[in-house]
Amino acid sequence: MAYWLMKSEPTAFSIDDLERLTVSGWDGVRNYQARNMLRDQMQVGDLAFFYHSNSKPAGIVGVMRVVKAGYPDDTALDASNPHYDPSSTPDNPRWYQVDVAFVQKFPRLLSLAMLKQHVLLQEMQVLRKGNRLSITPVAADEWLFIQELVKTEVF
DNA sequence: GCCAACGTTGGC
DNA sequence: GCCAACGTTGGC
Repeated sequence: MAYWLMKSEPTAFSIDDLERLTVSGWDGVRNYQARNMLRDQMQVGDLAFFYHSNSKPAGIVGVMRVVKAGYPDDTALDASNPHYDPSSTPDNPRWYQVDVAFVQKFPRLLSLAMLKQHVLLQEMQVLRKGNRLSITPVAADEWLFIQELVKTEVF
């Protein structure tokens, strides 16, 4: 089982939206590195932090679980969808998605600035300068450390 | 709103 | 295959 961090702009899709829906497709990803993780690596049972990007402040807001492994993202085939990509076809889908289920919303957001203060999280991909990847792997020790932070509520 | 960082496109 | 130009992301 693996751990991930997945970004979404809360104005587009937030942790509250996921809580309300219980389960949702994680579609609209249009980056090849992220696509490869969706298609090849993410498995049912994997856990992921839900990260609110482009928000004030940006940070981790909860946890979700992968409930369906990678399959073609049909929003790429829909000309009326903002994520439409004419170069993707049913026979040769270019983009992939997974389905995720709501697990937990944290009592408070763990801000990017707060996370950066912890030595143990220095190597986290999402904290690196210039990082733009919307899906990144999270190491087991990073995952556990952040879960402890949530429990202590000293953030 | 600014802009640094990064990914993609396309001419050559 | 190179790389300049362009578009997007996302923190601040």
